[in-house]
Amino acid sequence: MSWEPTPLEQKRLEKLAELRQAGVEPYPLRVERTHTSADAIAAFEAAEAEHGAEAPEIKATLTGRIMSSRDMGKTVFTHIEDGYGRIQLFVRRDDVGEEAHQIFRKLLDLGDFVQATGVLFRTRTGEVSVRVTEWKLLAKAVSPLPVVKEQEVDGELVRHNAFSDVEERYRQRYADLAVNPDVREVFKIRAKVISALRRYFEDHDFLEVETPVLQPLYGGAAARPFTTHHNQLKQELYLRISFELYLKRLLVGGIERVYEIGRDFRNEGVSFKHNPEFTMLEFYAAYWDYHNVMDFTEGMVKYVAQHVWGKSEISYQGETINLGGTWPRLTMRDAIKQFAEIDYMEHPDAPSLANAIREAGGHAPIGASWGKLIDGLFGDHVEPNLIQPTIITTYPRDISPLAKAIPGDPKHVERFEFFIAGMEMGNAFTELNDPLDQQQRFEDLQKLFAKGDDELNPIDEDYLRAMRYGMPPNGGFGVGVDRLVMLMADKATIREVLLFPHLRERDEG
RNA sequence: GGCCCUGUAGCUCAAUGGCAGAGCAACUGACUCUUAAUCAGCAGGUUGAAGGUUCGAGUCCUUCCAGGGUCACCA
Repeated sequence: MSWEPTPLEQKRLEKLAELRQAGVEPYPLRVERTHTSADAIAAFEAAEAEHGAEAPEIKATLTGRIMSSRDMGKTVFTHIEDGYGRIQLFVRRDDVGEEAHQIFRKLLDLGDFVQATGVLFRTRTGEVSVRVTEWKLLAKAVSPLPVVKEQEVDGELVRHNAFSDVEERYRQRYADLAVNPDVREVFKIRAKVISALRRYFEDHDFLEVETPVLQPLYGGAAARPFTTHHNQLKQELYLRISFELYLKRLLVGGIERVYEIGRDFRNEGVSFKHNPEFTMLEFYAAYWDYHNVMDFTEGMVKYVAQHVWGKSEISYQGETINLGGTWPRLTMRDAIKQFAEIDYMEHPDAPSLANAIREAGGHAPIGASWGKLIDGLFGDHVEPNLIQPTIITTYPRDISPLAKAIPGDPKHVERFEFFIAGMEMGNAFTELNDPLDQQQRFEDLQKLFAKGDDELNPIDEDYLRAMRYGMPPNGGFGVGVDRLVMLMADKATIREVLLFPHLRERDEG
């Protein structure tokens, strides 16, 4: 689809031509910025504090995007915004000259990038501003950005005509970011979360690695993969659904503590907490069991909160969430007893458990395994109630093929997940390192899944071969980084913490 | 995939089946300390798309497209 200028864009194209005619280059190559808006204001206030009215003049050249303009005729007040805030330009005809003043008034628009030079001063209403003597256009905006006006009422910032259509905001994230500063804040928080995670792992002697995104076999999670094709090799490839099997190969290779932050891809439904591609963090540590992993994970989330907010109490969707202290730990069995009033150990096989669930008025999908039914019970009755951080331990074996069994308990494995704000945040276990047991689990799983179930992972023979060389006992963990960011940024949907969330292609024909 | 809601000017939103409107932005002008600047004037539309019912459809019906919610699905 080619671009058809709207009437507003047509008008700006005319201005563009007029600017060139007047000898103004609308897209120059060089910029002469001396101060950011924040630096300029700070410098002015510092000088004022030290010397009062006798303060020496500060001349500055600033750059930014025109966000508002109040044209008084011979004087124009304009706010420009740069990456550090806003500052007001005071453009007076007597200061810039007749011609430059007319061009500024008539040929510039909201959204244009400009450079302005002048002495800093305070206006009568007290705002630090630039008394502009020279200005230069840096980039003409041809399309009008949504206009957002702000007003301060009793100290509260009220925004008018905000650009708020969710779909348009995601499809044109650049415009969203340009006019909604709070959106930029979300992605600063995201960056802080990720840098805190990296520092935490580095401080604990973990090695960061990168493993293949394109894989000949997929595994490590129950999910449908995206498939692709290598032309020259004539080979089917999958986009990874987890990092697990590659990272644990590295333990065989003698790397004791390893982690990866990267993208996973799952060809499944899209929801407020699912995007087809999402950021995952997985780590594995030799000689740890899942108790060590629990302690470490708790520490990790607290560390992140400290780095982002400087405290362990955060606000999420109106709830106060306290990440401090030791998080409650309870078994899945006890949690389900408490919230669903079913003791699944009294129903030790799938048919009887399915009956018990249906009798209690619950939903039990046909053909679900015992473990899947338990997981379903948990998801329906327990998970939404886990607002404060909670660790749930001791998972059914048949939904945990990579976790080590609990001695003397054939039904359960050493696995935990932790929950905050009713969301699963992470999944961990004492990793299975017995190659023969692992092979058996894979084979059991093949039988358990219905034929043709596309969540069934192919058996990764190379992974079994690696394990046969000897894998140290280890504990491992995976956390959905986007969900952690949702929590830290107080956002209710994953799309608000992804710069370019997946959207259906729009038919524009 | 099922059900519910939404789609109107660049943005935010109105309009009992009866002339498609407002505010902001734009445009013309006034104003040399404004800050949602103010004031006067002027323009801006294939109402998501295609069909249908009707004398008449933004509004009712059908299909489709997109988004949101919810349920199902989701180790």
